[in-house]
Amino acid sequence: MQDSPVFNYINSLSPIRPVKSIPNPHQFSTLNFTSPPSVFTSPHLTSSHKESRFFKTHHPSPDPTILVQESPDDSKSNEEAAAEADATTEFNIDASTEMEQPQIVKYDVKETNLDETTDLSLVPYASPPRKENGSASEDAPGMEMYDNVQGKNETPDWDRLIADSSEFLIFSSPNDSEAFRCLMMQRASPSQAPSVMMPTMQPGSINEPESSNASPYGAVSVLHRGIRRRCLDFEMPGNKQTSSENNTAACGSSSRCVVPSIGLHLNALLMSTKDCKTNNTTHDYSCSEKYQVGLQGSSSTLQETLDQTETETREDVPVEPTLEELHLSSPKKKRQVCLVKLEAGEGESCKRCNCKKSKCLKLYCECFAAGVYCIEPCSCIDCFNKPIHEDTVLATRKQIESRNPLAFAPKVIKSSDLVLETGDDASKTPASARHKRGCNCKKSNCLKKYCECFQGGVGCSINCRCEGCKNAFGRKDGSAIVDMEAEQEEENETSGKNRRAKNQENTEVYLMRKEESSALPATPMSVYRQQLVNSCCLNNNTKKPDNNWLTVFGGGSSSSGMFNSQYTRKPEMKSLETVAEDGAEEMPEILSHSSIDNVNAVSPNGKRVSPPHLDSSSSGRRGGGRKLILQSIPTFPSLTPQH
DNA sequence: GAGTTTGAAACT
DNA sequence: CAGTTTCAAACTC
Repeated sequence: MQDSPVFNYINSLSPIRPVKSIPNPHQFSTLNFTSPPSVFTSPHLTSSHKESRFFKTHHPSPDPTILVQESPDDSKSNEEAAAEADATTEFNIDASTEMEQPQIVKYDVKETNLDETTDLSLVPYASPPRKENGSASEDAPGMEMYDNVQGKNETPDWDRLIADSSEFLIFSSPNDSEAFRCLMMQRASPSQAPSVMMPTMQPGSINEPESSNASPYGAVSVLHRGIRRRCLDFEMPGNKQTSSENNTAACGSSSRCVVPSIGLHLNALLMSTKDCKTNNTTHDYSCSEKYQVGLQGSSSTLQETLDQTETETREDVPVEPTLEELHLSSPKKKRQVCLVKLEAGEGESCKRCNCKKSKCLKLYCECFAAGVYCIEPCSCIDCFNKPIHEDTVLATRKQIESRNPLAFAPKVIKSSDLVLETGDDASKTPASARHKRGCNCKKSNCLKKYCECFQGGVGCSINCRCEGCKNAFGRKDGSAIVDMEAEQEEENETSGKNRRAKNQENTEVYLMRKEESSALPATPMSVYRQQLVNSCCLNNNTKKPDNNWLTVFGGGSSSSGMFNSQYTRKPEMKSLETVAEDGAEEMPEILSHSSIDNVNAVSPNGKRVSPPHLDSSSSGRRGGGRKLILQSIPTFPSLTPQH
């Protein structure tokens, strides 16, 4: 069996093996960290490359550069464009391939515009800007992919992701062979090609013949087209950055460089997004917090994989206007929103720290904790959390992770699973999500943001050591006070003033959550993620029943803490297993974002949400985490609808 | 905006 | 592991 191609393929995906990761200077050295199994990561990046090569033969794409340049010029006849494409393209051109070209062109145009207008200085991301064709393709693929992905909803295909990434690559490095490969990959997904063509292609162009072929996919193509447009609108900023700098954050002023581990994928997402506001905000709120990016440094590989998945999931979000925009008017609100986002994981990009003594190299620093580099908006002093000090950052991060592998993991996790695992707790705690480690509040009554549970928009659980818990999202004792009225009544003791403020706060949180939840569309990817998470969790559980939060995750549903990506992981876990678990933990957050469950958890009404029950399917997932992972990874591509 | 409060993170 | 200190966000005025 080992000799069989299938086995070989699986091995190639295996996280255990050192995957040929594309060097991404921007990210913290995920690999360096005691990162959890690369199981998840390998499939994404590796597969993408592999596929790109694989498709290469299939899909020769015209020279992207040419297209880009020409794109602005609409006057050119289709024939001319086709002719150019042919000339440039050395490979055989499939009709499908060409079809995409038009879109690419559009992107390019927008990007150029954005670049002109956009302030690159804002892009903190230290990502070493590689403008060279070759280098760009290698470094940024992941990040760029994120950007594109965000705008898309329907089909989270790997091919698609690759294709998306290819587009970016093209922008940055038209000449790069890698970029071509990517383009080819795009072709791999039948649905995409047609969709792409539809928009730009015109009759008479070279593509025409293929367009006919595409007809079957007409509907799909249309959808994609719409998606793409969204990406352009919202993501363009990021793209532009990408073109200029591979890794620049997209969030504009708020954007940050992503640190590889936890926030890495978040950062990527952020980068991709034009404004943190737009996509990230919505996502964060709706998703888990603090979904975060959840991938932390420790579980670098996993995180990467997750990140990609996340990106796909997020594809849906981009279109909608984000909360940030709504809140932008007031700095204060903006800040809150950003924080929320941050916690959610993606929002992190929007975080701004104000560190004075920690040099932004400790978890005190929100940016550092979020796995992102500090950016302009930060008011930190003697900041070392910058790309320039990447080595220091990585070393510090590593050190922290060595002390606590979960230090960078999301702190909030969905409790639905918890219920399943720890039935008692679930019944006690109304909220669907819980803080992984629990809070330790003494004076705030878990009614202020001092409380991580409250901040994360989750109720307190038995894991909390808080005193006088009155968490509006769910008390430690299990009573849910979500209902504002109920809360008020209970807190009669508190001054009306305080109460009012509190209510306001809660209301904001609720609203935010609501928005998030509403904004989050369930995507196939999310489902897939959940499965992965579940599998991972299950594994973890089997391995370490001790970990409460792990157990919780075992439920399979992860909550994205809408506001926090605060899963705190138990420090004890240090072995590989632990790492794997970490990765699994993180996974949940990501999933939670996309998962519909979050909505329930978030329900502003404060009504108790019936704990989600594991489906038969979920139960079926249970099995060796590793095994599941390996199996699941290969399936990723399959998820993508190629029909 | 300065000062205070708070609780997590870090340290012992 | 518990106690203490440090730190920066959250909060108050």
